[in-house]
Amino acid sequence: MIRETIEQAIRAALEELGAPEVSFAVERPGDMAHGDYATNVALVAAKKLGKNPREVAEAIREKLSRAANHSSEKSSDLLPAEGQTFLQNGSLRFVDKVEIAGPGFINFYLTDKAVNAAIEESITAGLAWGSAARLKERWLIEHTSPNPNKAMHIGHLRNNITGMAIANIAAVSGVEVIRDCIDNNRGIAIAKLMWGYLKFARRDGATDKDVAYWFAHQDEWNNPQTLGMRPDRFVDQLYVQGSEDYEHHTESASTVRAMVVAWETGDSVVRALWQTVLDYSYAGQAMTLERLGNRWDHVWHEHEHYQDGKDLVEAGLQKGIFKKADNGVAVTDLAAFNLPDTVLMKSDGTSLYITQDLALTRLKREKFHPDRLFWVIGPEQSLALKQLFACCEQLGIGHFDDYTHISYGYMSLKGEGKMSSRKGTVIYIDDVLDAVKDEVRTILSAREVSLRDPEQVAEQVAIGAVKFGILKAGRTTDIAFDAAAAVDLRGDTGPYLQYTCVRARSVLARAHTEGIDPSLDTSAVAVPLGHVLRQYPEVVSLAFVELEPSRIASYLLELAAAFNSWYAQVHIMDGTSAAAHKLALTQATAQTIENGLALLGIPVPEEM
RNA sequence: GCUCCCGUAGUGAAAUGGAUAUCAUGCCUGCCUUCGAAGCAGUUGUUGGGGGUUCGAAUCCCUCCGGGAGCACCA
Repeated sequence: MIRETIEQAIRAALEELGAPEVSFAVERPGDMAHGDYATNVALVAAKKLGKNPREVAEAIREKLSRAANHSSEKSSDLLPAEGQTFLQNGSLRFVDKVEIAGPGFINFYLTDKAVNAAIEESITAGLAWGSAARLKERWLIEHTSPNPNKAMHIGHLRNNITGMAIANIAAVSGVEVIRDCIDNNRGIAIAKLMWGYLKFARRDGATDKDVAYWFAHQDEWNNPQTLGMRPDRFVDQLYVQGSEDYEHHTESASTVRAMVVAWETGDSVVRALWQTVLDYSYAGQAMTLERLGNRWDHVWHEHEHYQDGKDLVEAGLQKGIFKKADNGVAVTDLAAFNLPDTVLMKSDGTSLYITQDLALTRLKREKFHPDRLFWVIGPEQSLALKQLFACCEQLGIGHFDDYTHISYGYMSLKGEGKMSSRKGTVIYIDDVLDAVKDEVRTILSAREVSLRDPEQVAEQVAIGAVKFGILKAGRTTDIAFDAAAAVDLRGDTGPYLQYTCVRARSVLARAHTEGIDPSLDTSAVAVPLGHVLRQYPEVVSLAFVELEPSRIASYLLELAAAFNSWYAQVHIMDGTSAAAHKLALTQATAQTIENGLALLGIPVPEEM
């Protein structure tokens, strides 16, 4: 709001100076000493106007103050009235001073009143402040989509928390968000899992039983309870065993392929086995997803639509959009999109991922009529997704630009490189959470404070540490995950933010018992903390435009640092009339941290 | 071979083409008889190499070196 007003005024000044088409930026300077806003307009316009940048800056400042003298006296002294400039008596109405600095930057310093008033909005706005640029759009955001043949590891974690955070940020920015995922619950991978279970989960260790025998003697097979395992780890292990057996024994491989066919024809015994292993998998995933606070509005199950894509490919072939290669496969023709071609359907007429995704994308549009669709998926799928988007456009299923791949960086292991289940270097989400939780328990037990529910606090702090550790990095930055560093709860961490929030609340609680209420004084001198506090809505807006949760993470660290630094210097309840205002700043800090962490999917414990 | 991504203090990261390249951690040093020390304050140390564009480059272009991913019947 303030920034837009400054932009408009500069635009008007540029027109007067005869350089209306110059593009410039009004942004937050990296250093607070350079004011609340800074613009490079003079640097950009200098060449066009044939003057040096500082002369141009001076001329723009001159125009701004000239406009001020013509403005109305009766409007608010904080913000300009509709259609009016924002200057008054030579200074911006909500700007204290305008300085020209460095090579020709124009720096704007807000008045104390403007800063304090902006904080007040931040306090009352809460989670949804009602974005001025409210998008009347519906977005479908597909994220996480865990494969039911594996336990979720930290790669899935990055997908989940990134997708959830972006969905939260979009929702609070006025978009109607639908979160969905795809359950790839059929095909050769699931058959390998079924085979692993059939062959390697027998209680007596025998490995020669077939599916019919299993159906009649199900109690002879192990289950997660009898082994004392989590169901997802039970499944994960059997899938690895089944896959290895598939690769090393040709007769096992043909049995597995036969199971795929039997499943497709609806063989009731195979379907029963299928349901049994999937149920273990879902139960295990649910345990992890619940800890993470995951939520979907809709889950697509592959077995419900996987056949439909073939019709789309056939239709495309008939229209000449796709072509048939000599070897019988259906192939794309993506020269118009400047993309390499890919196979759409195998020569035996069976489907591939892209075949099903064509059908699913059509299904998504038919069911939800979204304006835009997003896929939160790793970078290795980048080309495949572009090909999908292009094929959809060719088939008349929306437009290429309706579709966005939200990519993210790889999770590697520090010193080990890529995770590998074969090398045993996969790090499971729950193992990380449990390790961090143990560390939190150790810290808690060493402290004096007695907690009502230490177990819940440990869980919330562990979640905060792990999620924040990933979200503070840029979305596309590769992360070398360091399990040892993950349990460090000091410094730029989630627990640091949680602690800051809890401590601020503790002061507020004490004030409440002493009968002192927070009350913002707009005439109070704005401290650096206040200048940081008021930026929250702008930061969320930036995070939304860039689909970049780390913007919020970085901001919260800056805010917490500003608060803690301030807190160490001042005595809040000092018995003077200033106490209420300082409490208001404390309350605004606690509220803003809580709101920001909520967007990142991180809870704040009541105490810690 | 072709395409895409990445290379920033010892380590992990930040920086919309902008001002003195930030922050954390690590090492070292102070601060709890005022509201929570998971805190605060101080100290140390950085853009892979070479060209180019620009008033200005970690950022854009070229090239070399190093790492990762993808490239038609895998999921």
